[in-house]
Amino acid sequence: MPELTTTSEPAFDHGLRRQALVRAILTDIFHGKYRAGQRLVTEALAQRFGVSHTPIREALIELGTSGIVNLLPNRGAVVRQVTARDVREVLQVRKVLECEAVRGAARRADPVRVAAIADDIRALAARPPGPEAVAVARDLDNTLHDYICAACGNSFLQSELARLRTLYQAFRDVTWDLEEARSDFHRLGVEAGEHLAITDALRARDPRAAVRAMTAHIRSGVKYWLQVSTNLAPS
Amino acid sequence: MPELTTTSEPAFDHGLRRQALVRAILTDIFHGKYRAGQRLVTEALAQRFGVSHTPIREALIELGTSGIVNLLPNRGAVVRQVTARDVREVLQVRKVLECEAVRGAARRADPVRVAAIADDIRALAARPPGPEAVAVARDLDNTLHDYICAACGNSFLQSELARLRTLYQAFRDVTWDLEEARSDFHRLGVEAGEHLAITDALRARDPRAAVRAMTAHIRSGVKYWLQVSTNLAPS
DNA sequence: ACGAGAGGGATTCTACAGAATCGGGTTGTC
DNA sequence: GACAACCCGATTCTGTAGAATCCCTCTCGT
Repeated sequence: MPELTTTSEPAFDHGLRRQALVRAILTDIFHGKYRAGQRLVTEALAQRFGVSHTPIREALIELGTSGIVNLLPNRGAVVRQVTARDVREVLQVRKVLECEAVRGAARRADPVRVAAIADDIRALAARPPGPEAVAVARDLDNTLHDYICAACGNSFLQSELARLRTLYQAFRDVTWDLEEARSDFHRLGVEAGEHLAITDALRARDPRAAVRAMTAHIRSGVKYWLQVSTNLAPS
Repeated sequence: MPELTTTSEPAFDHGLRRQALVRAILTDIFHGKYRAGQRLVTEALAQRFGVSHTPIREALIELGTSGIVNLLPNRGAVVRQVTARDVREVLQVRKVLECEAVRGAARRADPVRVAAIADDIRALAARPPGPEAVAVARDLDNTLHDYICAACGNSFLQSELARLRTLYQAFRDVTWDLEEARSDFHRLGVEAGEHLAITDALRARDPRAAVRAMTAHIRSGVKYWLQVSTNLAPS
């Protein structure tokens, strides 16, 4: 009898087994079940999930291509070490890509849509802080960045940012959960301000202001996340 | 008896078979052997390369995760439409990443190593043009970009650029092969000049000049590649 | 220290079974 | 007769299972 995962057991439908395994392994990694540097042995995973070694191997290849695990030839997969340095590095890459995206989006953005998002952000800021506000903020953050992504006019850039997002969103959710636990909601207001700076620039169709605002937003995020996440290995 | 690939048959070493297959299939796609929208049938590929369907399937998953082919559940892999627009998009992303890398490298580069590369570039420029010169130039291009990659101080950025490189190198090799066929080696001199501008900036540890030189280099590459490759679907 | 060898595990191959898709043909109804 | 629904079979993907082979690492004996 295979051990249950922390999440609900994924539906192992035919043709979707690999995808389900990717998600299951990913959540396990971010929940700390598999630690950095740990080897992911195909046979053990196969037993754990009650499947054969083939789809496990394929899921690991997919995770390897996305950079979540390291695939060493003839030595299998090991969970990537996620250090504070890694977070800085990923966010440095994300910064240049998001800036490029927002630069393109500033020339293409639909003012009506942007205004609607901005209204939502202002509505959020007027809300009493609390766990629900965090959830809404999370959604709004996704919405705004998704919209920029979609409006950047470069579908390859869009897909690259989507890939990075699986990484940084998992990280963000973890830190925001910590945040929630300590009932400190100051960050929400800061975020809202930064987001509004971006929407203002988009509505004004000012690429340079948009890049400036996005740079500030991500810089601020780096600083905050690194400060909150004391559970990460240093440097 | 498996048919020979257009390139030299890759070394299908144990543990590197998937990688070799990824490159081989990629090259074939860029050579037009597999056209956009065409289905890639695992069994056929297995026969063609003289391997079993297992590593083929894994290679297709890797290509799917990188976005070269579309993986439809239960319906296998189909070659993505690669248009001139796609090339522009990939190179736009590559541009911002390479610029970020060279900005970092300008603060870290080893003058001795850079000078050695610059000498090689000058030596190449003094050579008579010909197929061997193209091969050397290809190696030198790799060497310089690899060095910048390695010296950028961000290992995640380094791995991202490495991933992009499989894409654009396959594309570059194809266009250079076409070039070779028509015995037009003008591009080599232009490249050498652009490369020297980059090495000069690195030796002077001038990040802004380095970014300028890299931008010019990639812009020039985009223009050239798009002009040479008339076999790609437009826009 | 150093090399042979053992063992663990990755990688690949082979063979096969279940499932999804697609095309074509059949049947039933209007 | 026209047309839609249905069924069926071919093709191919997807996953299972076991075995063979290879690579890496670690240990043990010299």
